[in-house]
Amino acid sequence: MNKIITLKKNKEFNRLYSKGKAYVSKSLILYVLPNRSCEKRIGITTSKKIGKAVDRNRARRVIKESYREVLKNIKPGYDLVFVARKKTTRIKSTKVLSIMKEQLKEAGVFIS
RNA sequence: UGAGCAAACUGAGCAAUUGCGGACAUUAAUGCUGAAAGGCUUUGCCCGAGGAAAGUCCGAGCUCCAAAGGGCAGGAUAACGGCUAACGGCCGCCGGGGGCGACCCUAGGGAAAGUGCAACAGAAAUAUACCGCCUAAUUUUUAGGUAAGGGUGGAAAGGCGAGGUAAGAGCUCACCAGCGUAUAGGAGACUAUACGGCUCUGUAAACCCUAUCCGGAGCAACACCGCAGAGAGACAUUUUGUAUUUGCCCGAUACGUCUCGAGAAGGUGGCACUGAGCUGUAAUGGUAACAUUCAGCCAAGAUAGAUGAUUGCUUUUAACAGAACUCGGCUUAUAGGUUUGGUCAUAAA
RNA sequence: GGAGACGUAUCGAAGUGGUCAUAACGGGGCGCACUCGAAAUGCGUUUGCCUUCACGGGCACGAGAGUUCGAAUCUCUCCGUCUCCG
Repeated sequence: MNKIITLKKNKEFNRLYSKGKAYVSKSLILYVLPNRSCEKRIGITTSKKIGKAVDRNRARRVIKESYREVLKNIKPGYDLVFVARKKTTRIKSTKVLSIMKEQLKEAGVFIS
């Protein structure tokens, strides 16, 4: 059950932006909200502010890869949305992973 | 050796582990689900971004609107000859401009069909006498001639020299520029030579004229499937009206109309392909673009949208940058590197 | 993905080939009047950058080329912003 379930609809994203708790760092923003099912769902946002198509694709890939790493350690029953920032395109992927871990711990959905 | 020109190519590579998208394979390997078709998971094997994928500036295919209609309006192109499915593209060539040269740039039809515009300055802007010069009368000045000189302007009626003259003027002559005619060469634009009369402002990326071409909208087009609401009332019977056909006039097609109420979400095809297909130190024709033939190949196809991460090595630690219906161009962005062919300068032989 | 529209002072905008940026006109800012004080109203003024002690001069209409004697205006190529199409 390592399949990644993604959020797709605009409504779901807006629900997290308005009701979810936000954890902000210089290169990543995390929104967390518990959902009713026992699944872990993820959404990734890369807006046009970040850069052109190549930069946005890279940011999305790096976030997706880091998420795959920490997937086992996440409590089920939560919706997560990661928003990439301008810095995300420049820093290394390992750093994104460590930042993500910190944010997840802060949010209390990380189990070691 | 230095400087410079043109063309073509490349666009980090290799290995290991792991991860993602797709096609195919089943006799059935693995399990689950289902009445079945099939779906999901696993397995095997193969494929998986660019030279610009970008901008959307042109041209097409394809789909619908009447298998594409008429007129007006509107738009595009612009020396000449070719190539192409087509083009505003490409090739060759001519004219003009630049460079010592290799070579580069060039929206380059018509201003003698007509109309408009040319601010300010200047006497005068397509017609003219302000100053000056000359002649006559007179000696404040007036009349006539004159575009050689001054000044203004982007532009002042060919340029320059000689003759000529009262002063001047293509008035006459030589050379140059422009126009016309003839001859020769060329497929043609045009070039060369000879002769002739004669001297014409610029602007068409102002209207316009000439020639050629153009119907419109776009894959969010369009076709099909299923779900939900879903019904209720009133009016009318063929004239309107609405929508589409870029703008207007015809013509054509589709729709009964109005009120109340409710709702506007999803899937499949189109779509990935035997094609204006790709590759070739191939052959033939052609200066070339390109065409024909031959041989080989089938080569991403997502739908919130697939290429990442880690490690090792190489030389520099890699620029611009990510397909979305598909092609042919153009334009713009782009680190570094490779190859080929010319040019100039200097030195040596 | 496709189809369009627009870029001019601090803001909204007019100017569509010369004298034209006096950057019209409106809003904003500042000052004055009115008021006990304010608001509203009225009047005046301020409004880009570089250079100069100052007078003045140059560059500026998103950027860069071209046409023209002359471009905010006409043409081309880029850049940015906004709108529409299920």
